[in-house]
Amino acid sequence: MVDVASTGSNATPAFSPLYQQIKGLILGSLRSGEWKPGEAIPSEIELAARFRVSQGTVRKAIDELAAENLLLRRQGKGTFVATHAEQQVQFRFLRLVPNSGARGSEGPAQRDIVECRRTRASTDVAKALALRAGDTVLQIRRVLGFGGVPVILEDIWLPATPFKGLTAERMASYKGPTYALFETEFNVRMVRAEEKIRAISATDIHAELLSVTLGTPLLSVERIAYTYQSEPMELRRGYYRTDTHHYQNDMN
Amino acid sequence: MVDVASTGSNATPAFSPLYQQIKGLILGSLRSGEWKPGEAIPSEIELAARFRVSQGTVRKAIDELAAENLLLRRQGKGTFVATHAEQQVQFRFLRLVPNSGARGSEGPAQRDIVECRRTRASTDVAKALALRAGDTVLQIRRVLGFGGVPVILEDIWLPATPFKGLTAERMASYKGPTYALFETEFNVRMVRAEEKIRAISATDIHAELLSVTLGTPLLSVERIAYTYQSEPMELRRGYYRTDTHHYQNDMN
DNA sequence: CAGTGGTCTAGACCACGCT
DNA sequence: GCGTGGTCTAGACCACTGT
Repeated sequence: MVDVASTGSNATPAFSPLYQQIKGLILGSLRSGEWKPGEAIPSEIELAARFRVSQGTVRKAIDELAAENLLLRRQGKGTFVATHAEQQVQFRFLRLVPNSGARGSEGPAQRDIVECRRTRASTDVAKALALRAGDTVLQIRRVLGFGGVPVILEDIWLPATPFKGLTAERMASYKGPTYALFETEFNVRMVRAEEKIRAISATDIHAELLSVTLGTPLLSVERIAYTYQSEPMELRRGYYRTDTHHYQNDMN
Repeated sequence: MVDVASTGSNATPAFSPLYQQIKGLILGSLRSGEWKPGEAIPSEIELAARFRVSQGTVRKAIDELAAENLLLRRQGKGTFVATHAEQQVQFRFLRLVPNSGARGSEGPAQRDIVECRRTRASTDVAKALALRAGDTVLQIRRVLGFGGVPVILEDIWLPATPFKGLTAERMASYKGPTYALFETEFNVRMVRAEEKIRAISATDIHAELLSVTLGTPLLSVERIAYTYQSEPMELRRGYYRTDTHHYQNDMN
């Protein structure tokens, strides 16, 4: 490793530790697709040799990336690029759980795609996805059910360009989490998400698609999901029934 | 440091790294009150000498405790026992934020204690607090407002024994977060919390205390807060208006 | 057995906060 | 200048996974 910091001119000293720079390099390789989700990255010793630093330094870089759920360490086997296809992190972003029983205890969700079309971004959708109003987006509306009961209505907006070729059929036929589909088919990995939650009354649309009476209180969950580098890549507006389920948030 | 693991009999090998054992010892000192919230703990070098391990090993132990928000590292100054009295972690457990503006932008919340009484735990309250039904508990009902508008109605249940002497006056006169009061007055530090969120319709009680019309959708937030060692120490049922605010959840 | 990540050590040096 | 936490290194050894 050469050259620490020093950007010239009169900015803050901007000291950046070596391991942070290594972290940035590894992140670059993840972003560029040099190592794909589910694959093993080179061993710590190899990376240390490649970057010309000690093993301890790449360890610290990998430690942080693992803490951010971008990498997954497995003793004796190696370090792997995290993926939404794994069982363990299946529900990393879905916080709705049944009132009784564990997360996956109801079996896989039934997914029913109501609508999937190309349209133009409204101002609020454009703002959320860092696009310009009028840019082309994909809009998907679907209903998720458990045990035959509809529980979640979701509207999803995606920028058209990175998701070119996504169709209702493709989503419907894919087994596994939606974000796993995004990884394998479009090389988009969701890394972080922000959710804003409110309580609302069911409108006629909610009532019809979720089989509830008009005015039933629902959870409104607006999610923006980000890829590497904090680029917003998905806007999702979910409406959750909370009679049989609840939104679980554990704070450490 | 002496003696790794080896509990005898025929359990799993149960290998426990040195730094985990150190972590346990530090945790014990936190629990026992040897170091109180806001105070500095001994320097890494001192602790290394005390436990007869290398500085690197206590570093790793402290790293994990800092990641769990039990300790706070400040370069050049020392390592401190975390406290709810600090500005930075003021809102660690309160996720309700105004729709426009940052977390504290509305100034401090107005707190209005509606009720504070000793009573007996119902079965569900007892279960949440790991008590027996009928055990004495304190129940506090209060309303939090921002800018003169009531936004949160909260019912709080506390086990009577650790909070002996807590009164409405004491809560009302205390400036700062409730959990900071618990630390200084009762030596109870909340470390972790779980929240279950649902959407409900305002009943007449909600309507009256929150100045909303009957049937207004509200967020129901049931929180169980834990001290060290995962002992439940507080049950809190909150009802949030989400017209001017929303519940914010960031997932990394 | 070889290869991987995980632990532990000892020492040198750096950045930060205070006095 | 001193003491604190923060970085970086090099090396030894341990635990886990596969062949």
